[in-house]
Amino acid sequence: MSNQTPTASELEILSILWEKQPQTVKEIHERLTETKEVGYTTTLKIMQNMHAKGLLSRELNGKSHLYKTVIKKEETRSRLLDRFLESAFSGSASSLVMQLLGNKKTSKQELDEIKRIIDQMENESN
Amino acid sequence: MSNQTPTASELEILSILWEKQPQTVKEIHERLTETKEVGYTTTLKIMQNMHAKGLLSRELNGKSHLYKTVIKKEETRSRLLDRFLESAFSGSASSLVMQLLGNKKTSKQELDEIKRIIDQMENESN
DNA sequence: ATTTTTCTACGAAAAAAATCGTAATAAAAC
DNA sequence: GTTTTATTACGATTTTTTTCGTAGAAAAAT
Repeated sequence: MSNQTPTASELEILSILWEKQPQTVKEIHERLTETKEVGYTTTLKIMQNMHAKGLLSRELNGKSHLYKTVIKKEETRSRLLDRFLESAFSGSASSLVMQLLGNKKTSKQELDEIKRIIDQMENESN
Repeated sequence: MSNQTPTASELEILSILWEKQPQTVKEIHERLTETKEVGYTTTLKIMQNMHAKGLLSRELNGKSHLYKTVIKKEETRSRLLDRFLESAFSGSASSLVMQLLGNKKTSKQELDEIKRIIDQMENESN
C-alpha cells in the first residue's frame, strides 16, 4: 500500500534514507545510534516491517540488503503535515504559522527564508 | 507532571476542552462521537488516564466530574510543533511553511492571514 | 579448514495506547 | 420504595509499536 503514515521510529529511518539512498541496515543503524541507543535487531526489525508494509523496497546486494524508500519525501511530509495541522491546530494553517514564527527557536535566517517564500508565491499567483 | 506530550486521542479531547471548559465526560463523549465511533467507557477511561497523568484537573459536580485542561493550548501546541518540526521536517521551519503553503488545502484566506502575520512581525521587530 | 564476523529471519516479550465489559453506586423517575 | 438512568471505577483484552534474543548461514579472517 505505502499510503500509510509512518510511525515516529519509521520516520526517523525514512529521514535518513531521504538524505542518501540506498543504504544497508547497518548504515542506518549506525546513523540511529549517533543519537539514541537501540539494538541492531531492533533497527533491522523495523526496516523489515517497513518493507512488509510497502514503505521500503529492497534489493539483495551480496549478503545484505540495500533499502530504498518507496514514498517520496514531499508526499509523506504533506500527508503528515495535513494530519498534524488537523489534529494539533484544528486545521488552521495560520495558527500554525503564528505559533511557528512566535517560537524562539525559529531563527532570523528561517524567518527571512519564509518571507522569501511568501513573496515568491505572491509573484507566482499574480 | 503535565509536561508530557499528549497522544492523538488525548489531543482530541484537549481540543474539545480548549473550546469550552469545563465539561463532563458525557459532553466530551458526545462531541467525539460526532466524528467517530467510540464507546463511552473508552472516552471515560482516557479522561481518567489524563487526569492521573496530570493533563486534566477535575472537580466533583453532583454525581459527575467537570474536567478542565491543566496545560494551555499555546504551550501544548508549541511543544507538539517543536517535536513535529524536528521529526518530520528535520527542524527546518521554512521547509514546513513551504509545504504548508504549497498545499492545495491552504485556502486563499489562510494565505492572506499568514501574510498579515508576517507583516505584523516585521513591524514589531523594527 | 576453523573461527569469527556479518547479516538475516523468526518469534517472542515488553511497552504504550485504545477499547470495552462489568459491577457498584447514587440520583432521578416512576 | 422499586426501577431506571447516569456515572464512576476497575480490570481485562486488543492493537500497535518497539525492542531484543537466538539460531542459522554466508562471507571474511585467521
